[in-house]
Amino acid sequence: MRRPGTLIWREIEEALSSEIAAGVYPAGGRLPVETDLADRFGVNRHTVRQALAALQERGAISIEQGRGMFVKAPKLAYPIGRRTRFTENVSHLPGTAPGRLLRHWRTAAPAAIARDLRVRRGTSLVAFDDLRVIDDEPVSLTTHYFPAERFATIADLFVQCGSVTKALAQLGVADYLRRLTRVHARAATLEEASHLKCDGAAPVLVVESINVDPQGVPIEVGHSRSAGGRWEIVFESPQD
Amino acid sequence: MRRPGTLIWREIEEALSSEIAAGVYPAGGRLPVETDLADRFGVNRHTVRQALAALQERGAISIEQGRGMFVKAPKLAYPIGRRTRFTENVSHLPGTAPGRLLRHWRTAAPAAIARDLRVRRGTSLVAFDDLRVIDDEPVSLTTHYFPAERFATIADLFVQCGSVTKALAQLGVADYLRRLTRVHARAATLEEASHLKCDGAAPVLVVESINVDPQGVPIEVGHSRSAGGRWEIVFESPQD
DNA sequence: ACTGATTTGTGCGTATGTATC
DNA sequence: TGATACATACGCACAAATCAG
Repeated sequence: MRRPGTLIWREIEEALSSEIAAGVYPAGGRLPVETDLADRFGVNRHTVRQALAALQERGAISIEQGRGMFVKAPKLAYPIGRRTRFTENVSHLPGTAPGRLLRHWRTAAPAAIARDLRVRRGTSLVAFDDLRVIDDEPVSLTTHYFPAERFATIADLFVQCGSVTKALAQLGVADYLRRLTRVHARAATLEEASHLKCDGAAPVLVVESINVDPQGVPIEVGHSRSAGGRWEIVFESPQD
Repeated sequence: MRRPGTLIWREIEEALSSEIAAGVYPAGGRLPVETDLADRFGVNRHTVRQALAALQERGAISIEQGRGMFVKAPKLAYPIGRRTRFTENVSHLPGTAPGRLLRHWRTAAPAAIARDLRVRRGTSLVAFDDLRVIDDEPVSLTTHYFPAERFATIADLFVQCGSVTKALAQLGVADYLRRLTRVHARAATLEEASHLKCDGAAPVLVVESINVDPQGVPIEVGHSRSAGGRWEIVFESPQD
């Protein structure tokens, strides 16, 4: 290091990062090859490689042996609040397709789902898997659980509407609120990987949500898995 | 299958899951070996294996070849709200150690951090990495960024206090609020893997946060990485 | 350093039920 | 109705990892 506290590779990382942000290297485009970058910054190739590795770790670029380095599209922001709805969140994005039902089934409520829905264990539930696609890219795979007694036909309505919100409206739930959101990360299962078009051990973001009707009665529990690199969940605290 | 719609391995999964929840198999303890479970449920070993694989995917158990199957501790809930503080969130847990400073440095504000802190790019920042440990298990690795002008000595104070909240208090910030929380998932880097004691490609949960002082001025940006399986971020909407 | 016992991981073959066309 | 594909479940055998002696 020249001066203590300023690492050369960090400066290069920041220089490239802001050039990407500024559009010098547009999303999907190629970065100059390592040797050219090393020449430009007047450092050894190993030094730029450290900066490039940091950019890759941050998800800003992807590095492919033998092909080159490519600028990745910035993550899509998924804001979460009391009135979170998937369709409203992303419908302004171009290339949004309606939700596709992969399969649906009835099941006795497992303990964890029963607790979230505030029903007794074993209560009959309707469940279905819902794949969301934007620009032919799968972005999320969600399992929805509903109490079967109140929402017996929800899966059919979802097929017609392509939206949980609209399907619920047809069953008399004009409005609903997000009560709880849990987030964790784990490796994709094989089935998830095939639907989300990521490889087997890729990290997925798991978002569990509980939605309640205006009376506060839980109506839906959703388990949504999205490919780690494509989404970013944002929770903004209300400003004063 | 006996009855349509009821899969044997799913029933076994649910039976074991509720036994784990009920404490029949306590956290950290061993599950019976596969052959015993197969005998008990009167099915083939492959069938219990499918149930066990599902439990592993859900993070309920860990399976180790040659050793056995072990019940995992339930994920620690990390509630997020306006007044989120790491130390307060987890200090009630037994075995909590104060934050350990791994390294600290000064840096010119990268574009993304500058935007979050609402300072010009290149503004001088103080940054440090902070490792949190509970029961000798590393749970999170956080990089904190502060404007250097206002918080020049924050790293030293953190070393003394072991808590960002206390360090800020010594610099005149008696209170602060969480304005924004972003969450995404990616694979661990080698450095993260070594600190968090997980393997190289394991999924990590990345939580980026912006904290502001009571006047609404950003004072800190934190990038926190935690091993995917150990935490669960929970955002609860305020009830009516 | 070796052996054997225990336990999970993997592969093969077979049968049956479900879904689709 | 038949053909085909796929998922579920069973039985057997062996490989690989771990641990105790």
